[in-house]
This record gives sequence, structure tokens and C-alpha cells, in this order.
Amino acid sequence: MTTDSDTPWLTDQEQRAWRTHLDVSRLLMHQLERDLQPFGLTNNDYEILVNLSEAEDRRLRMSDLATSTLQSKSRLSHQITRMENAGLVRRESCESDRRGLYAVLTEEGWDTMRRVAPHHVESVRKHFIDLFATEDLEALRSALTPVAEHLRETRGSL
Amino acid sequence: MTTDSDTPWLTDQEQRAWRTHLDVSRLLMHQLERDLQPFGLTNNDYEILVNLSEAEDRRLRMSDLATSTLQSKSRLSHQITRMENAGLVRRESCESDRRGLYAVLTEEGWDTMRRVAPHHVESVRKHFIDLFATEDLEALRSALTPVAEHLRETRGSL
DNA sequence: CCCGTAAAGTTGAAATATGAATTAACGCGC
DNA sequence: GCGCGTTAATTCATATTTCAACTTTACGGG
Repeated sequence: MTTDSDTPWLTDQEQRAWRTHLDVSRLLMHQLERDLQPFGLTNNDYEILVNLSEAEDRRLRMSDLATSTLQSKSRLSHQITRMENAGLVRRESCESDRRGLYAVLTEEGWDTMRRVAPHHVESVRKHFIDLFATEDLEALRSALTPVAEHLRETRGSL
Repeated sequence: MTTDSDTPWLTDQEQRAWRTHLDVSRLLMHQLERDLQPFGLTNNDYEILVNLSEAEDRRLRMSDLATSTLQSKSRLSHQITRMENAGLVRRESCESDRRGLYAVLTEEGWDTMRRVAPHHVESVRKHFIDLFATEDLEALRSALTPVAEHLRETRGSL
């Protein structure tokens, strides 16, 4: 069992690193969200647009979209319903598997994406990317990659 | 205006760094949340317990707590109500400013904190801290610190 | 002292998230 | 072809978050 006395508490340095990571991730999300607001999109909306935009035929199976956007099927289902009402995507049934559905980017969704993407990239640069020296960014990526892998292996269903 | 042709799109490297950061922060939050579940706490609950535990007299003004946990006053208010119902904190009125309230850790809250903290630290180590070489962690912290500062300056009210 | 304005915090309704239960279709082994 | 466990996706109920409106107290000038 883990008792107080044998707990390997975080050192000061570790604390600071941890807290900083935490703060950056939360503040950053807030900022990006704020920057998307004028376009009537949330981070979640945007991420789905990105995924669909990059996909073959601008369409993805619900399950795959859920996996790649790291959300539960339930959440995605609601999300897509909202975006469908907003005219950004539509659902299309799947030939090969009649249980399945595609989320498909509409023309409007595609237009929205093209219109918003430059601003979003600008935002990501301004608040994140451009604040690192090139080599730091690479160091960040390479240090973080194993963590991402570890977490992807570890995680359950969401 | 920002048009497509003059948009400084992210390079491949930048993309990867950005995506990795994004994935890590989301997966990590999920994992920590999951690890707290057996103790009946959410990340949010836990963060509030931490803040109160470390504070003078184990109490903080609502506003200060909202600021340090990066959430809106409204959200915090609801959150504290829930935690109050759970017996972890209580509200106490403030002498010097009759508009103000303190959120105060109860005995039960304090006990909970002491019981859960070791497990949470273990979790943070396992899924984050211990996955870096010491020098990488320090590099991470130092690269991220300016970003955090930038975001704190930039941010509005939440 | 009396404004007007700002700050601390709460509240309630609407939006979104979560998790369990549900429905329908697959596909494998027999 | 039939059952049975599995997968895809949605739905329903509940919990949380957000947003704007509101209450109460503070504070600075005339």
C-alpha cells in the first residue's frame, strides 16, 4: 500500500514543471476557444472540421472520428447532431456496414473550414508555437511523444 | 486581412509538436480523472483541495480560489456548493469585506486530501513526470514558462 | 452624505458532457 | 441457417458548465 511516509512526493522542480504544463494546457485551450468564438465555433467543432477535412472524401466513420478526436461515442454523437443542425456536417449511412454512419463535411462545412483555418493557425502560432525557439519546440515534441504513446496505450474507453 | 495565401501554415514539425501537446494534455487529464474516481473525486475537486490545503488557515476567498484554479466565479460557486454538500469544504463569511466569503477546508476535507494525495502523486508520476529524463523535464518547464506567462497576461475574465 | 460605478458572489436557465442502457447489425462457430 | 458474443451508434437520465441577470457591499468623488 501507498502510505504517506513512502510516497515519493514531487520535488520542487517537478512541481513547477507539472504546474506549468497544467496551466499552459488550460489557459491555451481557453485562449483558442476565445479566438474561435467570433466565427461561431468551439474547439471541438474545429477539431472535427479538421479531421473531416483531412480525411478521404471528407468523411469519417463515427467511431474513427471519436477515436481520433479522443472523445466518447456518446459525446461525439451529440456533437455531430449539433454540427448537423448548424449545417456543417451531415450523416450518411454506410454501404458496407449497415450499423455504421459517416460524418461528412458539407460544402458549408468546408467553406467554414477554409475561412477559419488561417485565423486558427494564427492563433496557435501567436499563443504557442511562436513562443518557442525552433530547437525547443523540437525538444518539446520529442520529450512529449513517449508520454502520448504511454497514455494512448494505457487509456480505456474514454 | 489574413488570406489563405499569406497564412503562415504550420510546418510538419510544428504540427507534430502541437498535436502532441494537445494529445498529451487531454489524455493526461482523462487518466488523472480516472485515477481519482475510486476516491470519489474529480480533478476539479482535487485541485480545490490542493489549493485550500496549501493556503493560510486552509481557507481562501472565493475570488482568489477562482483565479488560482483558473475557473469562472460562477463555476467555482457551483463547484463549492457541491463540495460543501459532500462535506469537504464549508463557506465562511469574511470580516473585513462583507461581500466576501471564504471557502474553508473541513476536517473531512483535510483527511480526504491526506488520504488521496499520495495516490494522486503516484498517478502524476506514473503518467507524466517519470516519463521524462530529469533534464528534459527541466527543459520542458523552462520552455513552457514563457508561454504560461504570455497566456496569463493575455487572458480575459474566463 | 449621496451618488454612481465597480467588485464579490450567487442564481437559474440553457448548453454540453458523461455513463449506462438500448437498438440494430455483424460475423463466427457449429 | 442459428445462436451468441461483439461492435456501431444513439438515447435517456443525470451532472456539470456556461452565460447573463441579479443582490449586496465597497469605494471614490462631488
